[in-house]
Amino acid sequence: MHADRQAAIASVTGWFAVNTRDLPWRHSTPWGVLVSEFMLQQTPVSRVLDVWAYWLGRWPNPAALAAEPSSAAVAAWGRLGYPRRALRLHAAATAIVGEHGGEVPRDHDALLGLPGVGAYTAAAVASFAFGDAYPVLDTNVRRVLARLESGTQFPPPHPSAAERVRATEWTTQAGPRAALWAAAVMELGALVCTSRRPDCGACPVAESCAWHAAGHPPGRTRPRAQAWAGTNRQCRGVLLDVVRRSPDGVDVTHLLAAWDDRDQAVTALDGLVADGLVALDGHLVRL
DNA sequence: AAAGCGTGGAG
DNA sequence: TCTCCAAGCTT
Repeated sequence: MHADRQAAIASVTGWFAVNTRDLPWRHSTPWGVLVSEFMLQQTPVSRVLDVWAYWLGRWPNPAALAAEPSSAAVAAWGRLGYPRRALRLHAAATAIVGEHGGEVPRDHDALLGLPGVGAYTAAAVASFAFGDAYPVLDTNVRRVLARLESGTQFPPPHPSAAERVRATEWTTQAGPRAALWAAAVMELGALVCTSRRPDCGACPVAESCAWHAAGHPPGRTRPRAQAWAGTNRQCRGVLLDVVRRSPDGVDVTHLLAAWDDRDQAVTALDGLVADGLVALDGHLVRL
């Protein structure tokens, strides 16, 4: 086992050395890495690139962002999705200024304490921004390890304790190259060991992959995704998009008319206000 | 701890 | 067209 993993680490990091995407946050600051990690939560790289560049140009450090109202962050978030991430990133910047002297903390627990930073993001920043050894367990890594060691097409629906233990073992066994291993195995999942069409012919560890050896048995079909049409989520998205495109605010009545079910629109608007994504200013709604 | 939370591109 | 899913977090 131990030797197998050592060999796999060497193979994957070797593959990574010649297959590294030139992503801008990879030659940025810890702040740039933190911003990228927030934006990349459930959002593809291709959609993040331009927004990230704009953010880093406008707010090159946490203090610059913290100096502006959170509405500026929501506006600049554009259509990345999950706009509460913009609020949390703004709150994180504020906390970094208030509690960490304006510098993104290197300490893993301090990172975990920031708004919007969970197990993955804390490990990713510690690893990618500072080179420290933490198990970076994102959807890519989970899929790679599930195939490589469990022989299953997909990992369980949610990260399990067993997965965390296993990821930590890999990190430990990577030793001084833990951060390199983290980036490499994640990149392998993103580029080769993909969810839909894995390219096993290009995989540096296909020969030792349990799922490959078993002949690519299909995994359990996953539960159907939540229906979208008519959901509160969709309604929130429609309403927020109207507000976002109304720099001077939009009349409440006019805003609610953007959704045919008025009761649902009222509920959704209440939620947006409660979340702090929009503000009620008399009869006007604005960011 | 299960559910809620956006968006757009690929297959 | 429609389903899947993309560097998760919070309550």
